[in-house]
Amino acid sequence: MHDDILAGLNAAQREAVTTIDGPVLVLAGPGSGKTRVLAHRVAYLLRVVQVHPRAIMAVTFTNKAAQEMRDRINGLLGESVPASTGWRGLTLGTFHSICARILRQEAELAGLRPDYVIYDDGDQLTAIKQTLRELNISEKQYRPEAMRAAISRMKNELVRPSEMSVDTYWAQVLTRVYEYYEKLMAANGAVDFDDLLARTVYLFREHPQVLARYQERYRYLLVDEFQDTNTAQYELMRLLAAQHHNLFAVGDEDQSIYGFRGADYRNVLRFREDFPTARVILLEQNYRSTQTILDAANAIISRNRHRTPKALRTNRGRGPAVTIYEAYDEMDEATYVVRTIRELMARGQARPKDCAVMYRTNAQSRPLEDAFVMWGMPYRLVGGTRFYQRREIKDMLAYLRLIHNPADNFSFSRIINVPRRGIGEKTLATLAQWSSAHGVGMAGGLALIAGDLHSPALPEEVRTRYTQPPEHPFSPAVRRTLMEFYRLLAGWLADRHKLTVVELLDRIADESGYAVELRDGTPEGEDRWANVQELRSVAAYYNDFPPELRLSAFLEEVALVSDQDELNGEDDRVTLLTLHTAKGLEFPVVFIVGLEENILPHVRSMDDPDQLEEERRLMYVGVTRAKDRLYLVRAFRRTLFGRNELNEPSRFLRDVAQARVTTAEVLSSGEAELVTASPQAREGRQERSVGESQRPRGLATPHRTSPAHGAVEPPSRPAAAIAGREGGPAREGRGPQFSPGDRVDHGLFGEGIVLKSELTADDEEVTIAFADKGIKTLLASYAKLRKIGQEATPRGL
DNA sequence: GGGTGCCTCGAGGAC
DNA sequence: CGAGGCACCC
Repeated sequence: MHDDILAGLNAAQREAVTTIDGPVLVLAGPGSGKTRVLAHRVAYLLRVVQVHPRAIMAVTFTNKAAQEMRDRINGLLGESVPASTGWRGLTLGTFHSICARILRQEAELAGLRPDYVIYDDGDQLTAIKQTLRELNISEKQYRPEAMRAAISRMKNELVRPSEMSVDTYWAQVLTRVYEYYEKLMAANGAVDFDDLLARTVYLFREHPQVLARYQERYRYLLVDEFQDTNTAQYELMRLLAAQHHNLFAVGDEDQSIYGFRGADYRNVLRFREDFPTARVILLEQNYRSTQTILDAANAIISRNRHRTPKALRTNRGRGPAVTIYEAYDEMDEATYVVRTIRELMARGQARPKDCAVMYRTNAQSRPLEDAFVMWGMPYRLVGGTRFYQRREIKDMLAYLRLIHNPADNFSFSRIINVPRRGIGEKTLATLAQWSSAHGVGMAGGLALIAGDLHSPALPEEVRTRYTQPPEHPFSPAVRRTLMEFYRLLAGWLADRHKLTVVELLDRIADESGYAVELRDGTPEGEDRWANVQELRSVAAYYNDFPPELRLSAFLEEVALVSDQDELNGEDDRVTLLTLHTAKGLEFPVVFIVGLEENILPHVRSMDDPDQLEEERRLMYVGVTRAKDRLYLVRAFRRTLFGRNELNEPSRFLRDVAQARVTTAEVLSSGEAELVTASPQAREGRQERSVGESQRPRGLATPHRTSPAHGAVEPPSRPAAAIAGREGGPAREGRGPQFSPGDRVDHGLFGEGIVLKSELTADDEEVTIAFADKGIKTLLASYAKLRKIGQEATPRGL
């Protein structure tokens, strides 16, 4: 049995699995089997050390990672491990879900109502906007999103409003907003994501006896992706481990990519300081990628200054070269990806599910999706337009949240007029004020008006306060409208523990008239209704839960789970996902697209060296997802915000292009190129006519040989582009200067044949096949092109 | 009270 | 190009 669990592990992995007592820090390079180590360690603890499952807490960063670990442990133990963080079994989940459970359990000591609701970023933003409005602070001057981010940062750093430094005016405003926001959230019985972590830390700090209880229970702590912990998360684990010191942390500084939400890879160093006796284990053997891919990865990451150099090894051999493709625009980029996948499929080298396309921002998925649809290539999009962000889903959830926690005025306000009930802004404002003056939420206010003095919408202490309904300021007509809604709500409240979540959803959709309104006969309406039905099927999962728990468990899950695509991961489809989402996954074939300055690295990282290092790590994460084949793609021009932008090739492309293969046999043979440029296949059969024999090097060559690559590349700096426009094509009449088949001479590229020419708003873009430089797209106003003749019929046209 | 249309400004990543 | 905010109109 023992052997089952340790079979197939290398020495370092085995050490990591079997070092049971005391702190352990595992520094694990990509593909070195860290998830495997975590799963095996849990199995080992249960099976060999005979630890009770209740004594183990394993923390991951994503639900996906938690699910994968659960599956693996199941596989190892050959029996099913209880789902999620039930208190009868193993605690395995994300920081947020584990904290949510602890807070639910200890609500009173944590200063929360047990039916608290969790607000996501959007809800949080709504609350901040209301705060600004009520504090008379201009949204123009103090952007709600900036405020939200700042408050989030404070919470992650465990700084409370009273502890804020107010040395600038901005900080003073922030402090006021933060303070008020906290009060508002409390009044609504709501917490945000960051609260889940911070409040758990405060609970433990302020109630040592509670902490002691958890320390006693969780004798074995495991944390994945330790480099991505923020201060609150680190503190949480430090506190829990303070008694028994059995903290097992796995991480890789080079894969720290969540700095934006307060993660600090230096927590890895802090771990060594706080637990000086920690055993440090290095996992450097890579089981995933070819040497070529590791060399490319190393070419990226080795340029970071703040890191510990690592020696990643693989015995997978050299493998295919990295392919770089320079697309014309995002459509061409997408087409290239699909065509390449088709070719791989035709050659039997990959199936759709082997392939992943990764990008920096979710917005980049659009043209990719278009191309996949157009070519009939099956794909699945991970993340992005989140299911739970859809209007109809948020509406239905707002109903449920209000029923769960009638003090939640945000949910109340969201649905009071969905569908339209003719309750206006003024009425709502009056109701909000009047209710709050009576110490109740808006739903509670309706209960008071209705004379329903024992309504569950009223807080306990209010229920005994009145013997008759208090005076209210509403006209009979308005009162009637309000009461119509209240009757619905009261009905649901009365049955909320009797009904399953599914039944509740059905009743809401039906009785509120929302179903009718949604299904207005348009395809879009049916679409939205289908989404509601999908929510219903998620809810069905909770039918068997204890009645008083199922609504809260359901709401908690939907607040903390985001990508629900994971369930059908077995389909044979290409995966489209962001580089962030890609962490922890692997694919035989990986495309990284949008390799342009301002995209990757992202424009908002450009002026900060630390953030640039993080962009580099992000690229590193992407590259190291690939097992066999890696394609790096950039577009010459790209539509951003509805405008055409020309971005220079990403610096990361250059880094890879300049790298060399390091395997011994290659070094001796002199065939050390890591990269091959893809034939520029945009014009179909044209590709063979162009330099097949020469192995066009595309980007690699100009970058390497020409320091002033602006001169050989199409003009790509904004300044140059503007100059080009202003100096403009002085041609009147706007006919193209060049047409397919023209033979042209370019000072640096030599002779070529025009494949295509397109007039743009103020210039002409000419696509030319050069004899030995491959296909380039140039701006006529800028490139020094000279027509030298015409070829009768250009091949392929 | 509610709907329409214009305008402005804006999308980094995620529990 | 898109969403959201706001002014204006019914």
